Amino acid sequence: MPANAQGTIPESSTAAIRFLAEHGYEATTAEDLAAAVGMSRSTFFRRFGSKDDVVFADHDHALAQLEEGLERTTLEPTAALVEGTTDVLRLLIRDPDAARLRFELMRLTPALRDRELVITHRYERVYTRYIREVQQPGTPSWVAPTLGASLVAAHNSALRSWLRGRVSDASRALSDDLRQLTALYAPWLSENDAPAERRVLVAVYDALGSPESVLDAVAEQLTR
Amino acid sequence: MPANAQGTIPESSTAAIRFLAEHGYEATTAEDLAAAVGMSRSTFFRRFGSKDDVVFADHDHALAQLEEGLERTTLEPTAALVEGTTDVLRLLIRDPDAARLRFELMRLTPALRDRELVITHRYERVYTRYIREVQQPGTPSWVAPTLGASLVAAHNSALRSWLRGRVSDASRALSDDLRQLTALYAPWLSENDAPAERRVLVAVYDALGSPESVLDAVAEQLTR
DNA sequence: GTGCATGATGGAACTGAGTCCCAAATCGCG
DNA sequence: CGCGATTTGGGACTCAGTTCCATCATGCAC
Repeated sequence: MPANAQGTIPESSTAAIRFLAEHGYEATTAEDLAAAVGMSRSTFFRRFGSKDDVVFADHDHALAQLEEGLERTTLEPTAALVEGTTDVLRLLIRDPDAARLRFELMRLTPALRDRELVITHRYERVYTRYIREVQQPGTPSWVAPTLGASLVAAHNSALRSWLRGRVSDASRALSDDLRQLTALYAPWLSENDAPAERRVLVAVYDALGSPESVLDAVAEQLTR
Repeated sequence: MPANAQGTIPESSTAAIRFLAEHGYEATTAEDLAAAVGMSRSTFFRRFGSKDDVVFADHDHALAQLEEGLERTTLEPTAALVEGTTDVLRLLIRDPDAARLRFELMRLTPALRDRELVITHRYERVYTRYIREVQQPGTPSWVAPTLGASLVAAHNSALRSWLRGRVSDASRALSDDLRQLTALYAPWLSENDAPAERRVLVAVYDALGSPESVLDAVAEQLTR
């Protein structure tokens, strides 16, 4: 919801990605790349640390935002996780052209795909830690790591769908998915499993009714 | 259940791990390591590909076993996943001393921890592909990747618990966890969840969602 | 303005991983 | 034993990443 973030990803980073996508990652030496973004080999390493890190520069922003968001949030745990994750996605595709370019670069470069796994694992750690903090007492120990991993996986899945053009509103699709996913874990994340704080809708209809008629009935129940 | 596997992990691999654990990963050059396992630098790279891959040599076995197990199994999908995953764990800790040694080495070596993420991601891919094959028609697209990631996470979590001495029977503990985890996904994995002549729709949503978002979700389910 | 401290830059030299290529050794087989 | 095929060892090479030092720009006191 904050969604502002003046987001000036050190624009040398996107320039670097563009150069790599055009000339090929393996074929580009660190010296070429440094020259392409207008600095010496020396300063390039000083600033970016390595040849691959330049590609994932804005993950640092997204990760920091997620961490802070989860720390400060006043939402219910499940809602906070949905919110935080879709915010990450929004940040990563805020500039669609840059996102597609990086995707194309990674599609062509196995070394970068591997590196991405390492980067995204940091999100998993953040999620898992947060879930451990907010989960109900007595929650089984497998819950936090599996949900943490699932959130990352759902995010990546939604991102790929969007990149392949299968959905137009990526963050909307993701938050739908995440709501379903986190619902699976609701018993361990929400204090009150009692019907008071959550509502359960059960609709039973025979196979002869049209989908429309069912929808009408459901709508009537929800909005009265 | 097969569980035999004469398991001669190229024993040069465990020798390499031992050497690395003793002398330190960074401090060991490829030449040292090659000499330690009794071959020239040249052949070392030919055989293992890289300095880190020697540490993860038996993951190849475990992965191949998992892939084959999932392909040939006659079990229900959930049972197959539980079984396959615990088999992987069993294989990896069959030699407890070697497992602990590798763990210690990785604890001390960030580069290897990163590398491990890449290796274990291959399991995730295998799981996800299998789940896509066996899932019920109409299963939402987020199910396979999240469950796949969860299986890996649960496995790793159980492995760590065992390494830290918190549980004695690791595979037993893991299969208990996995049964609970896969139970969450049962609706999409087992056929007999939907009565033939009538369909039952159950939507659970938290009080924070707007009526519209619920309606959307219901509509999506009905018209798929 | 001059002198001076500080921090960023460029450049050169170095280490070590991974690749390539060729020659020697080893193996399999008649 | 002989001979082709595969495997091994060794040396040369490329390039990422590190370290160290000289240079330069910046800012500040006087």
